[in-house]
Amino acid sequence: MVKMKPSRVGGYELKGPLMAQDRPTRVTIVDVAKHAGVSKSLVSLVLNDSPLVRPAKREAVLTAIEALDYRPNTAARALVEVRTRAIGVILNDLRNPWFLESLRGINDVLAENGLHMLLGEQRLARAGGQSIVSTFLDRNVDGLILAGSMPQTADLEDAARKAPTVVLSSRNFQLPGVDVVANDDTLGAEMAVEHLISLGHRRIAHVAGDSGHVARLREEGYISTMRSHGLRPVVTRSGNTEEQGHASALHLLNQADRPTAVFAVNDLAAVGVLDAAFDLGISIPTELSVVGYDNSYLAGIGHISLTSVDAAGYGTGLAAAQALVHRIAHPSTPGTETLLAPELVIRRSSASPSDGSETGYPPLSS
Amino acid sequence: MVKMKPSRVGGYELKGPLMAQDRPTRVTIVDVAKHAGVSKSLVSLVLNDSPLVRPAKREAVLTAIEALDYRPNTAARALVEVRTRAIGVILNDLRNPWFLESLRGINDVLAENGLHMLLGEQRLARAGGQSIVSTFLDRNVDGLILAGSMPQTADLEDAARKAPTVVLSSRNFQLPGVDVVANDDTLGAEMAVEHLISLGHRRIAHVAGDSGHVARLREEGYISTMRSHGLRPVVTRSGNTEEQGHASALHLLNQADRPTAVFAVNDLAAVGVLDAAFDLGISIPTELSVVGYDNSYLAGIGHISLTSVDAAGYGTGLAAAQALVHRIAHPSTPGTETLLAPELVIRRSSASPSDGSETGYPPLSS
DNA sequence: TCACTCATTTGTAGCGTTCCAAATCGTAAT
DNA sequence: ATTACGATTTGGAACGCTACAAATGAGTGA
Repeated sequence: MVKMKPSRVGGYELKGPLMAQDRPTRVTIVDVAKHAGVSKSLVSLVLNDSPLVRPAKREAVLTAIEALDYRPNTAARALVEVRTRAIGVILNDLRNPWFLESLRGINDVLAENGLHMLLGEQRLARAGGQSIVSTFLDRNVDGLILAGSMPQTADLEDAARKAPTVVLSSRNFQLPGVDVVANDDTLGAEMAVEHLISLGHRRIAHVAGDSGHVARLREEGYISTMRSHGLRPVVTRSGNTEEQGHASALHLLNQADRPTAVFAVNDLAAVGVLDAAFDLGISIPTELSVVGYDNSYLAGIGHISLTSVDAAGYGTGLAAAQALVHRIAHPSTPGTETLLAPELVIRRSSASPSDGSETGYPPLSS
Repeated sequence: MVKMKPSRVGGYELKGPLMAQDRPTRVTIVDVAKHAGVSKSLVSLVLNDSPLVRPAKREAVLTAIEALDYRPNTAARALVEVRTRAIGVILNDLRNPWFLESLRGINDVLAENGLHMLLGEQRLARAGGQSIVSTFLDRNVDGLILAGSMPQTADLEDAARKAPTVVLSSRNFQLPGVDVVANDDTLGAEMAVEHLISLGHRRIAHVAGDSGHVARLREEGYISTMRSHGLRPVVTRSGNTEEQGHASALHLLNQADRPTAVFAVNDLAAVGVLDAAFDLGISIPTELSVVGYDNSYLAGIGHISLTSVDAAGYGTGLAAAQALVHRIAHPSTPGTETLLAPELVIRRSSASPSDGSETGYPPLSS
């Protein structure tokens, strides 16, 4: 951990790893004004697209800007205006790449609105003194996007009060004036189960995750859908990894009255189920159908070809960023909750029980 | 595309989607000074850890800071100091998640040095007018990290001249005073081939990528290693996707004198090779060994268990960020090139030819 | 031609910090 | 006590830009 404070004052030694470099002196608004033969106020007006300036003058100023290759200084602007055109995006944990698609969505919307993205990680920040949120607030970010589940700490509550905030893919964060955008996990689970039921399955088991709000919602969706069809839910709780899915599935598939289909909490666990089926010589999808969740690129691999629920990551990112842009413009609107509908992507791992031919594909393994 | 210019001047209508919100007036350094009964200069000295201030006064100021919950205004600092403590990280394409590990490395180092990360995407920026690099320069970022291969445009050259710059995982970008940090693809390929040769393989083919510097380096590493062992290189050029790897492999494995091992340009292509082997009833690894590159999480899936070269993504990110921090402190050092050694991760997809038992694992498929 | 308007332009006052020269404070030596 | 001389403090000038009131310019009707 290195000192963060600025390192030079008066004439004493440098302390941090950073040191101002001597960039060439900047072209300022005054230089442009001089070059164009007008006042700096006029230049400012032109910069801000004011309709007040006469076309001739505007032209002169633009020419000068061009000639001098002038770029307005963001820091100076930020100082006098309230906003910085920077949005803080805080991810819960960079090690878990679920956020990738959402990040793309966020990035696209922010770029379109001339906003820059400051990226930070929640996990890290907690270790080193200052929380990342508060350093973002010090920077006067125009807004915050909190992505992924994170504990609702005082820091975050404070931040959400001070800056427009949107929460992405985490529904355990409840504060007034904060928008929540997420994938509808309950609906996704329902879609998966309905798909299996419509194929003719009746004994459908769920390999559940062990913790987290998301896992719980998917499980609830599974259970309620099963019940609404008069079917008995069978849940094996394991975890979100392949190994855990594998273990759960081994247990499940060794039972006398084994299920003809399995809905897994995510793709990784679903692949664990596929492995277990392979180990036991159970063929996919003729003897067992498997559906995952997330539609990760794993699911698309030909070798695996897993039917999976797409969590609409990109769309969620888009919606979250749009909600934030709207909230920045209208700060005092009440918080909303937006649930995006997931989409079922059907591949070769699911088919009617005891007949894999219906999908038009050959069975995946024998 | 929405107007990016500030939207209010004089009294006319708002135009952009953004509007200043009325935050409560900030606590400034003057408030602190007043509260502590000193001048604002003294407060500034305390903020900057000056050894000049007497302990008693320092204490008083710190108390006032605490009492008022004062946070220095970053914009004002940035205006008067040269630096902003923000680093621009530009990724070539967010859709291709190769950068994830590196991003973590970068983030860890930046956070440790009190620097913030501005994230941008090269691809997008080119579409909408202003290039992302130039908007980062307008923000006076203290440095730039260019991640992934991108065309060496005038924009980038200009940026690299104005701000300390480090290039990550792309070696086709050559400029004086720019550091390059990358994985040693040639060495990685060599390690893969050496591994196969040491297992006893002699007919080793390469499923190559179709474009990009990285693919070429891996191919070169493959060829030179084969030659140095007096073996004949066999290269099928396809692409970086699973489908393309699959097609290449089908062609390769249908030949009379088919290879006993394949080194693929990346994991995705390697999985395509596995699929092709499966299609042709060739068992892995007894009849064919396969080695990929990247050690993506795909490779670790039990179902796949692919021997793969780990590209040291996290380490590359760390090194790049460290190089940047160093370059910021010492702007005029000549550019360096750092190649990180990749690591071979051996799994079940590789074994001695015609004998899979040597790995201690049962054959993967029959 | 002379007010009188409305349309443009401009000067000046900040925004919150840092930085530096100048002022003030303490204290040891005379 | 005085003086001298470091040790501390402090006032005020930037930094580059926007905001606003005031100043100027250009028409227009009388």
